[in-house]
Amino acid sequence: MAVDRERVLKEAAALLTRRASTPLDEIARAAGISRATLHRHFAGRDALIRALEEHGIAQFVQAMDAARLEEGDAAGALRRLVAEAEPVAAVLAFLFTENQLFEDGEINAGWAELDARIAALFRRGQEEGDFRIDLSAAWLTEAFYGLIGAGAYAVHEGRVARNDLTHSIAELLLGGIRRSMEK
Amino acid sequence: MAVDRERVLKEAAALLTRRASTPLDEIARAAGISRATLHRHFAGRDALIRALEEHGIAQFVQAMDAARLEEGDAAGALRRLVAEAEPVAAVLAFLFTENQLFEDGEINAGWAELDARIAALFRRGQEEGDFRIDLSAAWLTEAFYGLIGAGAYAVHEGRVARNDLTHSIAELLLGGIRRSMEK
Amino acid sequence: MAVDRERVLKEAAALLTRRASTPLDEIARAAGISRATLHRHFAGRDALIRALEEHGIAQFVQAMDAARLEEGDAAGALRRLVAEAEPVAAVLAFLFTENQLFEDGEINAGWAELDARIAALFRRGQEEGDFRIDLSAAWLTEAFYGLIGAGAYAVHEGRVARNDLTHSIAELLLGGIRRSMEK
Amino acid sequence: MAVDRERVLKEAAALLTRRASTPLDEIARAAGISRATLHRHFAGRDALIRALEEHGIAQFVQAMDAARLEEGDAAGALRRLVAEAEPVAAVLAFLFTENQLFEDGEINAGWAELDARIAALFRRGQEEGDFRIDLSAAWLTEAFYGLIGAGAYAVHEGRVARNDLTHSIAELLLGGIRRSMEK
DNA sequence: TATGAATGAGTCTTCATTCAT
DNA sequence: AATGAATGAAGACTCATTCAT
Repeated sequence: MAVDRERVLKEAAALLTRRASTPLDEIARAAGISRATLHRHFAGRDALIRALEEHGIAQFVQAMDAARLEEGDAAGALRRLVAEAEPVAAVLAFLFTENQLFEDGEINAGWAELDARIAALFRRGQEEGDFRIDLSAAWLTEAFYGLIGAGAYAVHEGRVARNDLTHSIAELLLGGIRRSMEK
Repeated sequence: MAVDRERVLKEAAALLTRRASTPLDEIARAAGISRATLHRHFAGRDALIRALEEHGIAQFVQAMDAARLEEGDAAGALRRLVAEAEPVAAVLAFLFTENQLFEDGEINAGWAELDARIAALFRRGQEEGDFRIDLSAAWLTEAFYGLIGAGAYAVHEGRVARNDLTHSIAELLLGGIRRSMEK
Repeated sequence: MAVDRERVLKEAAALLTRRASTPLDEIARAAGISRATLHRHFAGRDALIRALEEHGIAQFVQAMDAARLEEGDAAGALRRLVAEAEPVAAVLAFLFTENQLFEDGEINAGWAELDARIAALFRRGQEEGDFRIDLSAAWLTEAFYGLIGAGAYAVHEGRVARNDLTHSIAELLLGGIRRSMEK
Repeated sequence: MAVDRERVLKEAAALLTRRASTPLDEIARAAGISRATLHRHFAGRDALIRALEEHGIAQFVQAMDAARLEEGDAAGALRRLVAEAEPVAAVLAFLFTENQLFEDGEINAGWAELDARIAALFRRGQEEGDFRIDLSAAWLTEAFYGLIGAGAYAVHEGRVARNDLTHSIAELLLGGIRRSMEK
């Protein structure tokens, strides 16, 4: 019976999100396979985390594609991005905290591409006069990640309803806290 | 010569922020003491992290006190809070990722108090008509933490200048990305 | 090749009998396995000693069964018991000095059962008029253990020949030191 | 204030009897002094145990002197010896289990002298026709120690009344279990 | 002299990884 | 292909001992 690679990654993400040092042992058990088998499929701990990253990146790329970031106005694109990214939020949240570790060129290239696409969106908004220009695109990109992560955590802790998540993130990001006429 | 508890905590924060699994060994060395001495002062790894939490919480409480959250309008108070919290950002960022571990009542009570004070600020803003009410105070509190964390990371990675940090966080939180008339 | 649990226990008994604080390290080496493997089989030092106790108790129970304590007169039964117990003497001697440590109900129950069976033998002898009644069965039980331990030690130190041990213990216990008419 | 050497030895004996690996720390605390002070008085763990042995031996020598082993018949002398040794039983019990450790000539000489005096008593009994000769004096000496130890333990565990101890040991040793005409 | 503080050394324990079936 | 078993390596922890006051 073929090992379900997807399942392993999913369980790994779930456990590692809660505790970054979760032993492989536990992950294997959660995935219903033996430690040794886990090893056959992912050469080691690092390899597993890398695979997790690749997988997360791939999912996030899909989300971006689905959000058609280049279409319509930047605000709308951002809203779509948040909506599409939401299901991947938890994994991303974990990867953010972990990604300072590797030297792997390919993976870093993957992150860089994500960063670039998001930054491009913010820059487009700024160029089109929709987004303010005193906050750099680089910072907005980090902030985007930060809010995605905070959102995933807040849902996990039961402080925010999953259904509210997209609205909560997108509205905060777009409009901030302050009440204003136009909203 | 008495061991400088503060120094140990500072070094520990610095190292653990970078790598959550930094060996005690390394932390001790960084603090200029032996592993055994570290042990004398903090019974074990957990105890050290707890002490770090207590310390971080205490620092953050000080930041809040200094920010005089109850004075003036809520937006101004929030700006002051961000400004005061900035130096503690890195430690807080670490603790956020780590704090799902303990059961210690006192520490959790500490966090709860922080949460409550921040949430109270947001709620005040909402009641006074300054802040929008479609985003819950609980979510705003999480978002605040998320942005503090993202900011610390962005500075660490060199994507945002330390001097810009307060402005970056406060403005994003208050006004969001969108350009608007009033700002 | 499967680890020989028996062998580990045997080596552990041998080493711990000589020095109660023998490092696990050394025990593992003596058993021909690595420290880590020892750990796989016995969760820790305490677990190993417990296993040793269980094993010693089981061996002693076997010795008792083999001695058919209920058959014939009490004196004969006691002689058979001493003879059967002799090979286990060394382990028992170690356990006596160590067993004040645990709280494990099952193991203490094991000891209690041993005590009870030995005491029952003495009581039978008293009831049948063979044994004196001014020495309580409880004390005789302790004395039995004490002499077994002393015997194991005396053999170990070369003060008594192994072949004499059974006779030495049984005769002393039964008849005491004093020369008397009847013997 | 001078440290009470006697008190330290007494506490050490009490604790070490229960657990041979009791940390010096605990012993120091029990004796009401600091670890460092304990060290100043007994150069190290070994030194402490040696001191304990010397002390125990000295006490036992006193007991022997008081028992006037050479006077009267051997049985009476043995009874007196048991009676005098009883207060020292607990310490002796500990030392028996521990004394396989040292190479110290003086202390071993001390033990050897004790052994010799006890063995001499048994030999005298044999020569005078009071004690049986099929049990060697060497074995009887070990058996004596074994019963003293068992007795101390039995009292400690509450299985034998302290007041019965002398009688229990002496009678068993002299007359054994079996009922006989003459007693 | 007595002690709190600091530490080196030794032991225990866990984990990732390899191996044989 | 999957796994139970074995292990090396690394980290945590404890203890006896030394040092400075």
